[in-house]
Amino acid sequence: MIIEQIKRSVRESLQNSFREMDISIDIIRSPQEFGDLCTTIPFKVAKILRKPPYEIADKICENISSGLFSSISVSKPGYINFTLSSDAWRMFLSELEAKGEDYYRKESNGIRFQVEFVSANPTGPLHVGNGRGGIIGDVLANLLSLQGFNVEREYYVNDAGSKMDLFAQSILYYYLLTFNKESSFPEDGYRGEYIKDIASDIAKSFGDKFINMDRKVALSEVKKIGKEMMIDSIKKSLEDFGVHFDNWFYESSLYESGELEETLRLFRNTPHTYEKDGAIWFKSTLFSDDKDRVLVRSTGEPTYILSDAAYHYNKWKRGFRRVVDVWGADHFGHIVPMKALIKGMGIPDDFLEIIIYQMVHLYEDGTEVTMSKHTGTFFTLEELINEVGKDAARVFFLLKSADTHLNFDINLAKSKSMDNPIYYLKYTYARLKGILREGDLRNISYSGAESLDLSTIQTQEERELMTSLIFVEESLNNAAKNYAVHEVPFFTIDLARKINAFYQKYRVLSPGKEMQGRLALVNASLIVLSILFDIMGIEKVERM
RNA sequence: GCGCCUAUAGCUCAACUGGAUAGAGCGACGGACUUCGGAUCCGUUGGUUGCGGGUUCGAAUCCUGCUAGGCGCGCCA
Repeated sequence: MIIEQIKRSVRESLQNSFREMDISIDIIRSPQEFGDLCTTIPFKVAKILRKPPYEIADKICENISSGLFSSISVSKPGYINFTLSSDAWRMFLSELEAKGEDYYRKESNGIRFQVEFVSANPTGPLHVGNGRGGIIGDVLANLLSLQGFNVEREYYVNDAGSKMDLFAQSILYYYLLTFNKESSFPEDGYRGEYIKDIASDIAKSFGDKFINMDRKVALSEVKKIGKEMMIDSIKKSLEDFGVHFDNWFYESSLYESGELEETLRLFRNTPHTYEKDGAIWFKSTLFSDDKDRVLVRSTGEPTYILSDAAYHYNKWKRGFRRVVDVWGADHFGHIVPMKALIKGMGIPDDFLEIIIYQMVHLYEDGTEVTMSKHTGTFFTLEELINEVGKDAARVFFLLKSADTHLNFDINLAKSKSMDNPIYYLKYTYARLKGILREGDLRNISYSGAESLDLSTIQTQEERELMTSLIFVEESLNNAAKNYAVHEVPFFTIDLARKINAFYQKYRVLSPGKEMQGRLALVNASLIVLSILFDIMGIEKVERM
């Protein structure tokens, strides 16, 4: 790929000028008057050598010999500016045309990489907050996959803890109520409408069979049925949202397989556990936690700390060497304990990375609505998708960086007048397709980059478009490196803007020497847009 | 009290992780097609980057002291 080649060329000349300098090369876009691209490498070298950046830039430039650039210059404090040559353009276009949709896909690095996300308890339907986690994980997995990782997406189903018991008790309460039997409602139980729906569904399908049953047995049955229904609903929402998982991992399977005990033994064999007040503790303070954590309660019940340890140990055993967990900010407090567990098990530090996304706040009629499964007040992901459509919903979440708080206005979402650039993107793609359709009617076709006269591409709009297309490679690198999925729609919109500026000003299908060059730009834009749409998981339309 | 996130144009958000004159959309105002899709394009307007210090060639970004909001700090997950 072209940016990769540019970096290699800069690196070579850097090391020719300054032996032993091994720093990663940055390539950024230049302001218009300074060419197409530039690097700030001289500043980095200047810091190390304590010499003026301008001198260093000059020295590096002396050693750059590359057909990729038609001109190289040094400006002000020490930038090196590059103007791309027509050879560079041709290389880019040829490779893009040859590889098509696979252009940005790097060779496999053999590393198994797991992205775990959403992982909401199956005690209720997904809400809009889960949608945020869903989009972050989904797009991140797409980005990492292009970077050459062998990526798997996983949903961890927390179906073993006390929340599930509470869930079952809540359902049973409403179930009994449908038969006019009063029972005590569990403390902090779930009161959402969906609980009542499940209860009445069970009453319809199973009749009164749970009324006289032993309460323990009834609860376990009801839990199983309710869980299935909830997971079905979650799966459907995710499917409607275009989010796909390779694997659904059940917490309960850790109990059944004996891995929970295995993990406990693992800890007991280290000096990092002790017993106190009848409970088994993990000395996580040894690993920079501020308090120790309970692995097994005094009742003998394991805590989620132990099952999370077992779960991550399982990931390690399955052969993943890099794992990203995507969590909502309400789980922030669990990061330090989780990392302590990893260290405590002797797994390398860089195994686990945790991405936190900030809370989604719901507003309706100008006031904040608290989202809670316990009180049953929330706006579901399903509702959002139904109101605004899958693609608009995806882009809506995608546009905010994970660490900003997201204010979600229900009225705005329902009005469908959401300020959403999804239509701009789709329109851009469709109108380019329109050119090709029209070209077919007029028997005009693009002849390919090899035989192209690139000297006809001269105007500012065309040049900027070409550079934008070329720079997408580096934008994808940065987004993947930073785990910053929100960058994708931003630079895609930026690209679309360049396309539209070009489209508006020049006729592509007007016979003349410029025509093939412009067709090359249209063709390349379509390929790149298509790839970016796929990464974001939004549909391409030929007509709107 | 401690930890993390946030504070940038009237509003919603960016800023390639320390890079060039802080940018987009929406809003407001003014322009552009007899043509391949006007769901478009071009221009104007709009800023003490929450406040005060510091670090250096260079700070929205880093260090420090504040202010305001959010989240977390269980033998809950």
